[in-house]
Amino acid sequence: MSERASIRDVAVRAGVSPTTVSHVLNNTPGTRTSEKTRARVHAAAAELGYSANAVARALRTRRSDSVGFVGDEIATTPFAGKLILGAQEVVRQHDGVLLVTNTSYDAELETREIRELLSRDIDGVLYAAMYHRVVTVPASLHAAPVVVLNARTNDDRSWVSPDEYAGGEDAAQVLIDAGHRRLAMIGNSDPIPAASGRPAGFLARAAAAGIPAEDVTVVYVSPTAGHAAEAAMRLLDRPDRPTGLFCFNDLMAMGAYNSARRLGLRIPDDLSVVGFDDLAILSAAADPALTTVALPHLEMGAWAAEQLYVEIAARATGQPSPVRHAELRGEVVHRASVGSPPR
Amino acid sequence: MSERASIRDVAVRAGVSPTTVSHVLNNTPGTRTSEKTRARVHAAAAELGYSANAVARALRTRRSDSVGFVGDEIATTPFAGKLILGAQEVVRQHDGVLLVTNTSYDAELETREIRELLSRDIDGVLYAAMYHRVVTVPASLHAAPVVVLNARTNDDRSWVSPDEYAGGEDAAQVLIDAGHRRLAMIGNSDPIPAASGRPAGFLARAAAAGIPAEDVTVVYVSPTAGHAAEAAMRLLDRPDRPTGLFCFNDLMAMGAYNSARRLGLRIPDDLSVVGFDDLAILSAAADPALTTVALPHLEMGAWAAEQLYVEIAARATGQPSPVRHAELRGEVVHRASVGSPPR
DNA sequence: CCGACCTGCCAAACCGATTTACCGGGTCGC
DNA sequence: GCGACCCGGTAAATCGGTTTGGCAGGTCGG
Repeated sequence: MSERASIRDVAVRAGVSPTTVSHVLNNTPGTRTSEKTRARVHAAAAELGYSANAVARALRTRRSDSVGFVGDEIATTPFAGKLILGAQEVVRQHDGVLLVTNTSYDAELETREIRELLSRDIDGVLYAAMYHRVVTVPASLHAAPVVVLNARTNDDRSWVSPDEYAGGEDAAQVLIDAGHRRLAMIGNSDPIPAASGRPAGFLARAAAAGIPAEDVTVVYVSPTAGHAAEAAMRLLDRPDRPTGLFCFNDLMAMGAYNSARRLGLRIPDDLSVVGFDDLAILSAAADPALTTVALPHLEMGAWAAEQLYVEIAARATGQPSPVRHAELRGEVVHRASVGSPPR
Repeated sequence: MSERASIRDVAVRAGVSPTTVSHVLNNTPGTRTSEKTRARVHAAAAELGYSANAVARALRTRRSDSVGFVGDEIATTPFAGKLILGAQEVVRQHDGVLLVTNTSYDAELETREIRELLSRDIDGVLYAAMYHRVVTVPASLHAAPVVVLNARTNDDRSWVSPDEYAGGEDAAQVLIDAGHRRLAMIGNSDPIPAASGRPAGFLARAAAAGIPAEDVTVVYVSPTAGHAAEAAMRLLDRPDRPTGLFCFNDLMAMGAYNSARRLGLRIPDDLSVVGFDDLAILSAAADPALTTVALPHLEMGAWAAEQLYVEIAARATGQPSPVRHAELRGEVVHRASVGSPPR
């Protein structure tokens, strides 16, 4: 085989015009073709291994079946991969392809890359953040369908983010279910949605379970293992210490692990720990393996792609884009860091 | 602004033909245009914010300035992100774009996705593995320029992989430099290049430093934290234990950490540990932070993309593809797990 | 028997760029 | 003064599909 077969080759072989081949292969609504001819076209296409040239099609239809994935950071955590994977599954069902781009938080680079994407007639853009925050969609994207992924925005755009509040609730519930009545959380002092949502849910659920407010402590520190370790040290180094500890994320949980170790506290016998994020390589390697609230990256990626296709379809029929928002709940991954409180 | 400006719009505004606009904007060799006209064209293009429609260009030139990134797995480690990022930097310089695809080790899916990419007239493909192994390039890619990334192949294709042997050497050197004379390595029993290369380099460097063979032990286990922990337990639970331990990867190093802890051995005072991979979230969160040999993902991604463009250029001028191979050395990341041997 | 309408199919225009082939006018060499 | 050649530019073909607008020929109703 030498060159890819074109629609003309198929037409010749089936003894029909390219028009008819196009109609048959695309099932173009509003066109009629006899069963006999349809069969001949399909046979010819199969024999030649024909598949339409996506570039030519895109030029005519102004639809490229490709969507851009514009992320701020792609190389530091597996998060990007999960968002991409979740989105890709949906895009794939639409015979589409994902154009991935990384901006490294560089606005100028972002503008250039978006221009590059736009010049390729992409159908829409997934605008993704690697950690849940508030973003503004760049002006250069104003005309394109855009869904904001793993973030929220004040622009009039659809977005999907993790349900931080529910995550906090779930973390509390895990500890409560195990029997803990003295709880603490090491929170994050940064001004981001997760930093307020998680403790809010945590506190609410503890209160709902009848745990008195003075028995649940929340402290806020800068989100590093070191700061978490310090905070844990202060929290744990006293007789009336909490027996159930929720950490803002897995990394900080590792800090808490270290402090517990220094204090001679065994996990989960003396102290139960719940993390957040489910950084699998971290939490599975921890000793003991860390019970944690997973971030729903796959699901968010898929949701965003689905929504994007809805908006693309709406635009194709001239309707206004239906803007929607979703907060997706992550699952609790039970491992080995939660047990009954010491008696 | 409503619609994107086309080359015709620019032509009208500059008072010339589309042909001339094309010549000027692309600096087409072998064409002549007066300075005056060139200036007018450039001005018109700038005023209209013109940038060529990449789809139309691709159709005519059969060159899409896009390259496919076909990976087997994208969501479990940050490796994929680093490979993509490294490649992207180079692709970007060529005004290109990366079409990312994930095959999940599914051959049928892979075939479908490659077909999808090919129908988009991609210029070439980066065929990437997430861990260094031997791959065979799928037959459907036979006609396209392909560079194998983070893997090697017996096909007549270019590839780039980590230099495992050098990594083993470097790990040994770190321990030797710190003064260690009794060394051990916990290796990987899987039949993959890294599993033989790293210990080979490690042993060679130890021998070169004059350490007698009986003072350096290598054991091979299945590459999990648990198996590594068991192996470390056996290795370390004796008076003539090694003082410098090299682990096949960071995860296994965490297993060794756990065993050392159980045995009451402090790191790095009683035992020095060197890992491999530089899984940053893991090694930085470890206590103490892990000294490790990094895998050169960024560099490999960039190398592969560079090489791919060389092959694309060669093909464009009708020359045969220059097949090349590279093994790239990773850097040692010094953190806190290596110290002097106990006296 | 006539016109309306349906069926099955196709020719040609079109999408927006690049590339080929050519053209008028000036210059140069002899 | 004439042919060759260069300069600056353009018209039209082209890439491979989809879409528009129609065209034969048959059927049906009145």
